[in-house]
Amino acid sequence: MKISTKGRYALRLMLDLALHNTGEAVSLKDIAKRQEISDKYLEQIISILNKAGYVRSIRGAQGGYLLKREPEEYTVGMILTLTEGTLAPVSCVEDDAVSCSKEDGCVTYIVWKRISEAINDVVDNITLADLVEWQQEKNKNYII
Amino acid sequence: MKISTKGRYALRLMLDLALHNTGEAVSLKDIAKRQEISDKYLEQIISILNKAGYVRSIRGAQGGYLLKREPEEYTVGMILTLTEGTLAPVSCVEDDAVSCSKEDGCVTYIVWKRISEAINDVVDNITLADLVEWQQEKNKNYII
DNA sequence: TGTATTCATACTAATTCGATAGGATATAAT
DNA sequence: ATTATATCCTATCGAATTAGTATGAATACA
Repeated sequence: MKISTKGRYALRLMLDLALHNTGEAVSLKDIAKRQEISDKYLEQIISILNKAGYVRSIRGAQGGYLLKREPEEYTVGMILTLTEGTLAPVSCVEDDAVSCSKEDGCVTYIVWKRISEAINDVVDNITLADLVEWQQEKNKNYII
Repeated sequence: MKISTKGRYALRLMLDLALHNTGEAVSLKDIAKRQEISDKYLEQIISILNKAGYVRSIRGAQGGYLLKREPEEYTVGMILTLTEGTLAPVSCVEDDAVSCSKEDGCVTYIVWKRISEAINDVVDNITLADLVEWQQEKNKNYII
């Protein structure tokens, strides 16, 4: 019942881009250094975000990545479901679930459904802008 | 981000025992048949529940298993954390988490913490007795 | 004694995870 | 034009996890 590094790194990556949202492209190497994540692995992850149109890439020297939209337009849920696949705790509560042979009689389904809804309620109501705000608040306290 | 068969089967197993909570031992073979789960695999799972004192076992012919306590004394959370380990979505929010090098600056922690709390809030507030009630309600409607 | 049952442990095929590796392609700076 | 700096693309790989099977011993009822 764990969120993989793919999803966790993707969130940190997007947060890093949001924190450096100046209009200038940010190179993956810089992000990898700041986040202490293998840049080669981050390449694969940002490629997913790129193909989904979550970031804009600029190739060549001085290139890098930028957020395509404003931080408040990305929920944590968008980023996690894109990189992790669904966050459903069991396959039968996924949106496109193949119907289970026991679905009529299965009350454990209710448990999974409630867990699923609880998770989505959290991740769909936190945006990158929230994370940026929390981060800046944290940094401020650290300086004092 | 999935709950494994171990946890899911454990919950169905405990629910099955709760539904047949007559004072007579229920054999694993019967449960396996009803739940359409390999009995050999169920053996391994119920062994965990047995060692934790969640069920009582009776060996030999006509033996089987019984719930040790009343259905309302088992939460879904107890059963899942016993069989799955923690339900924390990332290791840094586990109860006995080894401190992360970035913990001071890491705001994604807040996300994981909220997810974790949301999950626990669901599973700690559903008992086997609730599942039994829902199941009986479902069966009733099915007959009508 | 025979049969039904739990108990214990070892094994395994398949899949997923978390990367690493090597090069192709594009572009800014020199 | 050349070089350095980036992104882009695909293949590979070791380790761990998952979801069981398999085998047999121990126990107890009939």
